[in-house]
Amino acid sequence: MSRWTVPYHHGSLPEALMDGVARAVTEHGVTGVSLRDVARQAGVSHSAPAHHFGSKAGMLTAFAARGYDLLAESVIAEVAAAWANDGAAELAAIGRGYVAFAIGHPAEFEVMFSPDAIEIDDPRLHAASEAAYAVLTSAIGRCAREGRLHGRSPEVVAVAAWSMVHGLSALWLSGRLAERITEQDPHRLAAAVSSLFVESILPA
Amino acid sequence: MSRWTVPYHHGSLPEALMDGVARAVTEHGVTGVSLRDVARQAGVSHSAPAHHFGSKAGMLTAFAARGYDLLAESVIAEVAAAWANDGAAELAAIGRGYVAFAIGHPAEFEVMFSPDAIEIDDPRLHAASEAAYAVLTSAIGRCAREGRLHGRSPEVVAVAAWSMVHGLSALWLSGRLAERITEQDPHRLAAAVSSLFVESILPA
DNA sequence: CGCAGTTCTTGACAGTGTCAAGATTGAGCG
DNA sequence: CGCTCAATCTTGACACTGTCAAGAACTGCG
Repeated sequence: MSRWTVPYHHGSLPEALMDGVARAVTEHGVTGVSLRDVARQAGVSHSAPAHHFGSKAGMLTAFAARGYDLLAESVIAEVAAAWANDGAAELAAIGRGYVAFAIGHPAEFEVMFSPDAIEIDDPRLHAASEAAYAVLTSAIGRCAREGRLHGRSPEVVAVAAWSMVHGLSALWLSGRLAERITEQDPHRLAAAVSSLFVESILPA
Repeated sequence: MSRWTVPYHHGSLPEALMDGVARAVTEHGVTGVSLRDVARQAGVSHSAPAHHFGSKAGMLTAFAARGYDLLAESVIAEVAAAWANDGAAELAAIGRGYVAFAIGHPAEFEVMFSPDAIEIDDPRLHAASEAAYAVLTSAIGRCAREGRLHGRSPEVVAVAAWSMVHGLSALWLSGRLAERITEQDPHRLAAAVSSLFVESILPA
């Protein structure tokens, strides 16, 4: 079980490296991630990661892609738990799920939105983020069919909704938000902000 | 005028270094900024910056603090230009000014919200960001006095407003937004989103 | 058993941030 | 003017980084 028993063919190096990235980002931020440090933690040589991910940017890109999958999971779970019987409730659940992902996976969130640290044109990344956006447009479409848009542009409403939950996530993780407000539970804050949005902007 | 005429006592090294940081961030992102590269561009030795800013993080912190000043400028300019005769119009102007700053100074915006690249506890930074937040709470207070909150928590409304404009800025700069929508002018988009917010959430 | 092919190591390279020590300069003061 | 001194910048060294080329060790398949 010690690392000397598995000098070659680690068996699950990619997974171990992903865990190492999560730890490194949590401790030192994206800017402080070191390929060699991550490799050391996994018990392999300094250039073993290159074989699986090509480069440091490739490793972080894989980490971000995994993050998009987790984001979709979190959003879908929250929507399912809400038993949303209208578009507004569904959109609010999406918002809560988005923020819940950011709070639960801060390292992934940070890397996903650090464009210059990853390979932004990676097809897997693009597809995963496309899927996440589709969930949003689907909910907005449902609201439109329910007559909740009141003549407003679906595009503007979608951008507003996405911006709000993304901004809340980013500001919360930056720490600049918590120090200025009384509410210290990000999930309750996300629920309140999401409710405010759908109740005011998307009434029946 | 050439750098050989001023080998010592550059005269305005800090300013020249700030310009170099802006260029480096624009070209390579926060993660790709190199102290030595910035120093080279300014025509000084690789460790000259340390004398003024202490470290790389210190240099980026100074850059971020300058960014907060520019943010306040941008917001105040937009509010002044709007001749806002009520709190809702003032808040919408603040939103437009926030996004306009992010679009006009993407390098500053990126560094300001890269907590692990800067010295987050720097007092100058804290004061500057405090001032920017005060503008927001003041506008929300004005809305409250005008009876536009309709029983909603001022704190939640403030967080929602800040989150929305911050998220819009971050998403736009990340490039993930423009590729999915038809509106390609970020200023018009900011105006539309800000209007949607105040008209739906803060009616008279 | 032999032998690809995958997985990982080793060693080298240029480039990085930081630190200590020293060189150069301009301003203030006799 | 001449001296001193602090501020400014340079030089050189250190450990560390990401990438690359070459080779070693293991696995599975014939």
